[in-house]
Amino acid sequence: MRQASIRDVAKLAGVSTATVARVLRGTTPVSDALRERVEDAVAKLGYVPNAVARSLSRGRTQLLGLLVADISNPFFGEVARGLEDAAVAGGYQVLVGSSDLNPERERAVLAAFESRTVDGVALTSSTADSSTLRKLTASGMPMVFIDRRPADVAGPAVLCDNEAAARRAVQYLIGLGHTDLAMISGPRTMATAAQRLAGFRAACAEAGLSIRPECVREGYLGIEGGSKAMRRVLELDTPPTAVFSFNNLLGVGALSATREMGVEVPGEVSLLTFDDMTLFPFVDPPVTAIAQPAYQMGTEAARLLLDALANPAAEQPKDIVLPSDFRIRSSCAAPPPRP
Amino acid sequence: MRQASIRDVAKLAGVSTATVARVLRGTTPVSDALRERVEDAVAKLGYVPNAVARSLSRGRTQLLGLLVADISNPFFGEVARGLEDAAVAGGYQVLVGSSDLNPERERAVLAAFESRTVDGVALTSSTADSSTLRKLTASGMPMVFIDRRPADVAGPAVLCDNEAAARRAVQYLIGLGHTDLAMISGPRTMATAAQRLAGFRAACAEAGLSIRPECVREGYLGIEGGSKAMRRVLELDTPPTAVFSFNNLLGVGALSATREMGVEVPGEVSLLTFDDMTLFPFVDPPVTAIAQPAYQMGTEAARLLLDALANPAAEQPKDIVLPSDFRIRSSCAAPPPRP
DNA sequence: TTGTAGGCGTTATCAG
DNA sequence: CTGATAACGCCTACAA
Repeated sequence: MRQASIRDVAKLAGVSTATVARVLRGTTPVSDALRERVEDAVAKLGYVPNAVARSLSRGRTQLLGLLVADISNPFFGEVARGLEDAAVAGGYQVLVGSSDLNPERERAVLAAFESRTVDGVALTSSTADSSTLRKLTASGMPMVFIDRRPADVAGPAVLCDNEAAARRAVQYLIGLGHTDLAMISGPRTMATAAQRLAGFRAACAEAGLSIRPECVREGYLGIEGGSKAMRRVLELDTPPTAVFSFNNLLGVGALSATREMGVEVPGEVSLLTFDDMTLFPFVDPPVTAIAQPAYQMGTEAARLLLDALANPAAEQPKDIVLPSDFRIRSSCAAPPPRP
Repeated sequence: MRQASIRDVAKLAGVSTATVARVLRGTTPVSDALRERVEDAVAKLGYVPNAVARSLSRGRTQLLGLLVADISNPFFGEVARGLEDAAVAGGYQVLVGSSDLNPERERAVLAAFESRTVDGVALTSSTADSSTLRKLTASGMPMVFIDRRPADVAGPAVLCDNEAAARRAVQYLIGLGHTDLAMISGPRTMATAAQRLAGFRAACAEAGLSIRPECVREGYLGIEGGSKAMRRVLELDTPPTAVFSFNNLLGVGALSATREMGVEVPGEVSLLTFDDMTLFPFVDPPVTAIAQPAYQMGTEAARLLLDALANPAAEQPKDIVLPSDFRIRSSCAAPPPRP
């Protein structure tokens, strides 16, 4: 049997479809008698309003699109959860899409969002060329960036204090006595990579430390990339005594490289990474990390989107910069004495 | 300016909307002349078909709903990624909803899926009473269960060989010399908990080992729950020498309890858990775990759903049981000599 | 307070 | 091959 429609309910209750709609939405007043009849009919038929029809009619889908690099990365998982919680609280659902930072796949996801007329889009770590994005915003679709923002595209962003956090963390390393540091960075084109690298450089510079060019590696994102980059750094004739990693996956890769090479942490190298992970406290040694408030980044992004939707006239809100949390554990120590 | 509609394209190209639809879908042949005019018009207007209208008209949304306990749990993240990849490959998108195993929230998610008329639903670790689910399936919505299935509800499931895997793992523990084992299990109502517990019991029984009642704890799901349960077990007058944990979160909790209590692993207790995590190899000590093929569980679930959608007449497919992978690391060893 | 009816953007059926 | 046109299910002026 076909799903009951609003017409079936109206017929059974002996009222017009408009009345049914009214009692369902509770917008306009309806007499108690009719209300009751409608409610009975709804119950009897097990009527469920069709959100697709409603969306078409209202021009609103109550859907938020979330584009992430990879929903199986715990960082994005937390962001997604934050976004979802806030979205659901506001009567929205979320459509997720993973891109693997593959521009083609990313375009496909964005195209799907547009075609489905989601009401807003949250973009995380996008690689999209700004033209694609500008076309989307131009169509009036609210958009918010999480984690980083592409150059010259409008829309607020929810960011972490990348540079400052990196700088502080590296200062800590320097305070421990390190004078020869390395960074496993991300692709130069990523704003976050640039910012964290800038923080790294700034901390070194203000301490009068110079950085060997071969000690700044642009790793391909992913555990494998981190591992390779770390290997290369550790195989230098005189390897650095401390390594700062751009993100969680690269950090895990770096860690695994030390294991495979039998290099002791923090005995021979200190290791510090952006992004915390649930198990970092239990790793051998517990990993010192800069924790981003991922969940909160998600909720803030949703809030920005919902605000924009509730108040389309409002001018563009400012970016939101959230503080990170520096969690000192045991993977960093004083450098080993040089022979 | 409003988004261009199919009518705008038709007008500009001087054809009927039907023709536009035909060249867009490439279903029915269209003369080259018209095709070209339509394509030009589409390009000129930047026309993007409205998927909502299409869904309403066709009665198909090309949407799959995925209900998980928590999208920020890496296990579910992997499942989601697998489902997404397979879904996208088949022209579908995925709508996610987290329930925290809260029945009310779960009903809300399912209701939203129904209202949005997703084409199929994948359920992971659901707590839904079967009546809710049966109503859904009764409406003809394809449904597949991941990880476990509720009692008496139709629909295929993608499962792991829970009982056998648990049994084998516990046999390993017993082979190490343990005779006094404990299990931190999940809620008795979860089928997976029952199955893994059954495997645990079976392995003990066949080795002639008895299990102390106080050594089987039903932990509340979550790290905190695992930690509490582990504490209680370790505070026994004569604590067990090996503990088997129901899942990743409980395992992490158990591990953290040993840390806090200063209990050595595997020196004083051996620890073994269902579900692997990226960092388990790096934990101190590396955690021995039963790895479920989470990503594959997602792709298989999508395949089941897409098959059902492509072939509605087909009879109900059989469950898919995927093998788990037992990864022996260092958190298990021979029991300490009893004084 | 209630009903009528047109419209949302596509698809599909049915003539030509 | 092409064009009208009636759905799809709901919302919302507008009228009563």
